[in-house]
Amino acid sequence: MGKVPTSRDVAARAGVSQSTVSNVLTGRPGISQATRERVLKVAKELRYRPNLAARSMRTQRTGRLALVLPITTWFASKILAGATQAAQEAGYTIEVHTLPGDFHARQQRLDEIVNSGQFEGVLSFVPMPPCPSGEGGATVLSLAEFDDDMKVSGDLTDPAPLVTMIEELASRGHRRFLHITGALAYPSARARRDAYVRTIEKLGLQSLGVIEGDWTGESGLNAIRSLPDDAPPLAVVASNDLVATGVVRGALERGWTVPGDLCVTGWDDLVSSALQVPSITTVFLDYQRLGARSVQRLVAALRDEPEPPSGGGLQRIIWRESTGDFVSSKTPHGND
Amino acid sequence: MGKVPTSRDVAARAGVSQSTVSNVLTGRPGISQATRERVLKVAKELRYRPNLAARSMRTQRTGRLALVLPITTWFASKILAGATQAAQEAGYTIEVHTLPGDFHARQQRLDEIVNSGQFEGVLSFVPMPPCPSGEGGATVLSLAEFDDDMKVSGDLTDPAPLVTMIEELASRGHRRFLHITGALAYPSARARRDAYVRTIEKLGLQSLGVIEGDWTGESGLNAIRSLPDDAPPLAVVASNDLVATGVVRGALERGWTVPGDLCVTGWDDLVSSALQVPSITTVFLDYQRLGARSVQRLVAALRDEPEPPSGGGLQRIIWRESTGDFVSSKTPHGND
DNA sequence: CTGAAAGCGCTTACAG
DNA sequence: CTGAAAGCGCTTACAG
Repeated sequence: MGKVPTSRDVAARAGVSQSTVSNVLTGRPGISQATRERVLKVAKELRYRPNLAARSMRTQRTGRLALVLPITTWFASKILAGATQAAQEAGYTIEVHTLPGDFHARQQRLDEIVNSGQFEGVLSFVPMPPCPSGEGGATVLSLAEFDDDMKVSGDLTDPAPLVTMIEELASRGHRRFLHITGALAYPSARARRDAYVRTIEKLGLQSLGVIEGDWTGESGLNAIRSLPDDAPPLAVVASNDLVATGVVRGALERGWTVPGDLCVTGWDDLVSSALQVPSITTVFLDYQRLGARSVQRLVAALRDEPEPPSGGGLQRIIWRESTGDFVSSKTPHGND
Repeated sequence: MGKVPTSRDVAARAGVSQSTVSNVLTGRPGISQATRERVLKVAKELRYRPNLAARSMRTQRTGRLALVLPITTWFASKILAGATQAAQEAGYTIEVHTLPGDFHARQQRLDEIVNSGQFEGVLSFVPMPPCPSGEGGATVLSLAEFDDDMKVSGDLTDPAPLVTMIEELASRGHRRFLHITGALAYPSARARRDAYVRTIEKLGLQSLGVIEGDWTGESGLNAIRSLPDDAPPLAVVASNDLVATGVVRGALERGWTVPGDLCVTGWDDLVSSALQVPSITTVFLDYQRLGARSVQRLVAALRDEPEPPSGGGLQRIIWRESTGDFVSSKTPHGND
């Protein structure tokens, strides 16, 4: 009995035909209760598991989704955790693909993934090239794109919290602002920049500028180094926590206090952000739920079902010391 | 021509039989140069891709590996990037599985993964239960285990850098040490603790204790809060950067300077560690290479080939401000 | 309500 | 050096 049991084995042992086993296991109607129970019992005894390759060949469905992630992103594991669980619940498996750095290689890899016929759906967290899909391509859901109206399309790129943060800081009396962008190849970076410009104008605030950064701490550090000595008092809206951390370092380097002379906001709620001194005011995004919901959206699209309700509210501002806010000693997120 | 081309289509168009196409594509010997070229040309024209499910059914090989990761780990994406690339080079695909928190559910999930028959190999970064594998289980390579000799087995759990750090600090005159552990369910946490105890004893240093932590920043913070007022001067060996960040906060809270009164080392080289003030002395581990190498080891085991050379040296100490070291303004790792 | 038969696309001995 | 035939394990009309 070194062999893995097949549906034929189950059929033989249950005294029915292979098709009946199949009908029971795929949940078709029109099987007597007694037969159904017997088959299920035998299948369990034999620890029978359907051969997915064989099933896939018959059904012409692979049951596989591709998840495309940038080569190294800190939120990958959270997305993954949510996505794999949601996929499992929907009866799909997920294969992760990280894209290489070189642009041409990326395009080719994406094309391969979308058109390989191996995946029913593709969930991408990197910007997709303009319609590489041809005839038999997979259904693609990209969370790093603008939609047709050039509006940001979804939680990953929604800059709303940035607007709220500026409004709140303004209501506290802040008048002088500065924005350090993320890498502008990312829709989220462009969305935040545009929201910054819009909000400053709307509220009649003073902007010392929009400095182009690249998501790295160094870009934050260098931005602060480039400021004139009379820059403070200043509220810096950084594109993420790492940039904000660089900003803090730059400020201290120049003898400016944080949040006294300069206050700063980030984005991402990195694990260390709550603990650093000063702790960083930030925007928390529930990547795990985002991953799960995205898979659900993709699966709904595959099945021509209506899109599941968005549920909204994946993002949340967390006020901390870098903007002069009180912080309890409890640190909310501290997983390794 | 809305259909995906099959090997039969290629055969017809190339004027050969299906078996010849197969023989060419699987690289068998004994095909004339002319035939080979013609088949390859047609396959390319038709954008033919072998149906992997069908191939898998014939060969009884799935070509799939499972990568098992803890539910949320910051290094997941790096492991993944290396692992998927190495897998692709070896002709395998990788499916990622994150394990739920509940112990019983975990065991069951692991058993399912190992014995599902879907995977030829399993690469695990979580401790595996004692031999869940039965008859037809997959080959398992776990990187979070002790080996048979109860020695740490591999780069993930190798505490050597911790020994080096203590030796270096001692040579600079430090005499009073403290260790804050990671969650002791992890072999790496136990390995570091044991190495700490051993090294303190070997060098005749003074230990103020080994405080059990859980990898979180809070555990570092609380450990420092629990110290007597006369604890400094003190060198704290924290289990990771997050704990070290909590230690810094705790020290500042008590009016102790860092690295003056208290110096601290971490582990992991989190992206923010180079930028925080003070920046954190840490151990960098090349997770991407670790992922790639682990897959290569697993594949070698599957093929009964000799284990590839380890290459060693995946870990590297980075000295920074938290131990009073000079730091250039260049930050080495700052990717988002 | 149940079973016999065909076929998904591939690879693998085997015959020529 | 090349092709005809069988079969991997499943699902799906179809017949009974």
